[in-house]
Amino acid sequence: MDAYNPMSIPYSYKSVDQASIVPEYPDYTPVYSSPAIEDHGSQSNGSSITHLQGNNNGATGIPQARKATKEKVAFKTKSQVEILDDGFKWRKYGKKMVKNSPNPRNYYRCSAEGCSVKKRVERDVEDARYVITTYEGVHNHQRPSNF
DNA sequence: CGCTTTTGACCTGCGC
DNA sequence: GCGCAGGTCAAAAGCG
Repeated sequence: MDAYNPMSIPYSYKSVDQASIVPEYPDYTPVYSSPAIEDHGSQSNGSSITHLQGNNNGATGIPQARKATKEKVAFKTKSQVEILDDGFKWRKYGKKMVKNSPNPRNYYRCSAEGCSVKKRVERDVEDARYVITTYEGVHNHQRPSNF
């Protein structure tokens, strides 16, 4: 996963529609946090951010924020490869097939010790050319690769 | 040699 | 109480 640099990716990496959002930074702008989905009724197709599992556990309505200790951010990147390298070293620790999507969901974890940051990568159900990356937690160490 | 990846099974939560 | 879905860990194999 070091055969290429994010800058060398022929696809639109972080410079997607939400070029202002940078997932590899701890101070990024959380668009999707906890069950409390922040949805702007003003715009629906304007943002490329997609609400993951829009109706997975639906019913019962979203329960009250359950200890929003972790920062959860979802990004929709226009890329054909879900192995986007953001500068950190990720170790895949699981794959799962979600019912809402015909595509599997990959679970990555920061290989850095002490860094419990988790990354969830899933392909868009409607647009296979888009990849939804969800970052959970914040890195507490310097990234091995310069950016 | 070290580390990462891969598939399956297991566990937990809650939904009905 | 059981089932479903999602999430995580584990052991083994492959590759650099």
